Amino acid sequence: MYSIKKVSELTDIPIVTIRAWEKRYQIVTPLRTGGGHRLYSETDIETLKWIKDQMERNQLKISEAVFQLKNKSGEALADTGSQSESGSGSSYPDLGERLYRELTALDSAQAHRTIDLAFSLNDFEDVFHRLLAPVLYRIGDAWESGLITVAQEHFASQLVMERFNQFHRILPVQAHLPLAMAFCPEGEHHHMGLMLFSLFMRRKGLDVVYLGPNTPLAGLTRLIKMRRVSIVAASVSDPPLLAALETWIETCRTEHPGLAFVLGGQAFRDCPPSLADYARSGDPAEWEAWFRSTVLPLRYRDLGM
Amino acid sequence: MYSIKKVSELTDIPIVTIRAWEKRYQIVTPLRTGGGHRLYSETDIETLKWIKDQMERNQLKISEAVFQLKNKSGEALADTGSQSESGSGSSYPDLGERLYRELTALDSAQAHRTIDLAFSLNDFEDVFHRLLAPVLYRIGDAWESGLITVAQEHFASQLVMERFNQFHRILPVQAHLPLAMAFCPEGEHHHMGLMLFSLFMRRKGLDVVYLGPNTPLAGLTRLIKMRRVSIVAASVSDPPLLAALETWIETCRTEHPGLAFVLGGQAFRDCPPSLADYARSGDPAEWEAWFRSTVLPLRYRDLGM
DNA sequence: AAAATACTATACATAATCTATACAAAATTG
DNA sequence: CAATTTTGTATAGATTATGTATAGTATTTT
Repeated sequence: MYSIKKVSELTDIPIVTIRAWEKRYQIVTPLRTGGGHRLYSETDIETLKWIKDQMERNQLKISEAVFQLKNKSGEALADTGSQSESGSGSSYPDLGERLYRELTALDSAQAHRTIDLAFSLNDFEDVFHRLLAPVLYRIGDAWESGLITVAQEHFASQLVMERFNQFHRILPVQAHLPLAMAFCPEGEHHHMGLMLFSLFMRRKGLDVVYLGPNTPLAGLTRLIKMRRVSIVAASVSDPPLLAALETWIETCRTEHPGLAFVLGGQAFRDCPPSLADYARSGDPAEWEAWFRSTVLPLRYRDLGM
Repeated sequence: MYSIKKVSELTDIPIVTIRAWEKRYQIVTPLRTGGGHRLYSETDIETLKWIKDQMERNQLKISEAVFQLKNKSGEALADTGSQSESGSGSSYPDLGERLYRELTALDSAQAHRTIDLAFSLNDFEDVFHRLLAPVLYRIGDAWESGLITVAQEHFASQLVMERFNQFHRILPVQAHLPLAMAFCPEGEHHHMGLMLFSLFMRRKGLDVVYLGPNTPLAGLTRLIKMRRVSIVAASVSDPPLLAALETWIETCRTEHPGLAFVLGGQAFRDCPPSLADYARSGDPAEWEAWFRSTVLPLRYRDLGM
């Protein structure tokens, strides 16, 4: 980590200017010490150098260079930062507090910046487990207790979904691993757990067809056949929905003998015996065990006709 | 994005003249920064160059050149070479064909490249209207008729959404303009039209809270109050969903007398009389008219209190 | 606890724009 | 040909963009 003076020397940009750029364009958002002094990362320095280079090379004004920078945001995820606003830190609780405020205020630009910051500081899966999921749960609770409206809840989950999809797509697939499919059965709208688990599978290199919440069971078997799905992951919170899922799995099992199932969610606390083998808790350690014991043996997905 | 000075240098047209042409003939309508400075795109520059060329080459007066320009707006503006063999070119049909292939093949890298190409050749809003929207509609149809799977459809719309979000975030906001909110009511999942309209509003410098498809109406009024929304945009395809929206708007209107509504989508072909004033077609020209007649008078968002 | 660094906020200065209006030469019209 | 319209430029006065400076306080280092 570098002090602002070091950065100024390294980039040859006056200290005042660096601060002005941060304040005016949020080019970088360095971490802060407990006392509020800026701590720059290598990435921050790269960004500043890049900006300066663009300005000199192409005769760009700072605003134009910034536009270029933000325009290529898809490539580097860890770029943009957030405003200094309320000197809160960058621990998960602080970020969570901040993100909750921004999401309920429907401020997507700020929320994205906060999430960017979190991703730049931590492992992405960690951010989902310890920042995004908790915030969404909190928002869900706030909604149920009438503190916020559906629309706020909706807005927040859309925004987080966006990030989920991004990772889901970007993470590399290892073709020799089997194909998984993830869904919540019809009636179940709560898919945070499913998202986390899918992300886990994707990180492991599994290709995952994410069908999301409220998926009708009808026609799923066709999809399984068509795409040669080997693993079916489902999540259910609402116990009454279990019965339908149970019979569907029963059918499925006879139709596709090799198929592996993983089940999760609150509904499985009191799990019917026929599904007990498939149920897993929300503990990532248990997921690892599942991966080793169930997925790896399936390796080398059958690719021949 | 280019400043007016850059454009003047690149096109060799005096700054004053560029502004005069804009004012008098709306040859180009550059974006504006938050402070009102003009931001020109590549396409804008091409247009200006084309105009100038026409005037010199054919001894045309500016008004005639403009007439030519608007006349051929439907065709391929890309005069940059007539390699229009078919199949591998960069006309909208060709790009669309290519993008469709890439999206259904789940090839995100290639698809992004194709989209980048389109953006580099054309005005960004045009790309959404004439490339991305048509391709997504086609994919939607293919899905409904069983030609492709949910996963493919999902993948494609996600990828396009990503681009939409990017523009939505990057386009400058003009603080003196009112705040808009955009949604499709619960049950409506088809939000391409809403996206296009939101993009239009964003280009005009309006700040837009995008709630997206399937938004529950409950609690929306609270948000309108909280964020001081002045414009509510909604899109509906499915006629049965209109009734609920109609009553909601009724309530809303009494609660927030100053609120402006804009409605769009297939469902309004047969529009209930109470909403007829608010309904707009999908024609961008009509949007422009709406903007001038409805939004501009709302200018100077109330910031006090 | 000094000395060295940094922080925030405010203030300037200069360049680049903005809008609105004015004006003159060229083209068009009656 | 005189009157009008079209078109390119110019100017005034206000605003925005951007780099830099300073004051007063706080933090970190030695």
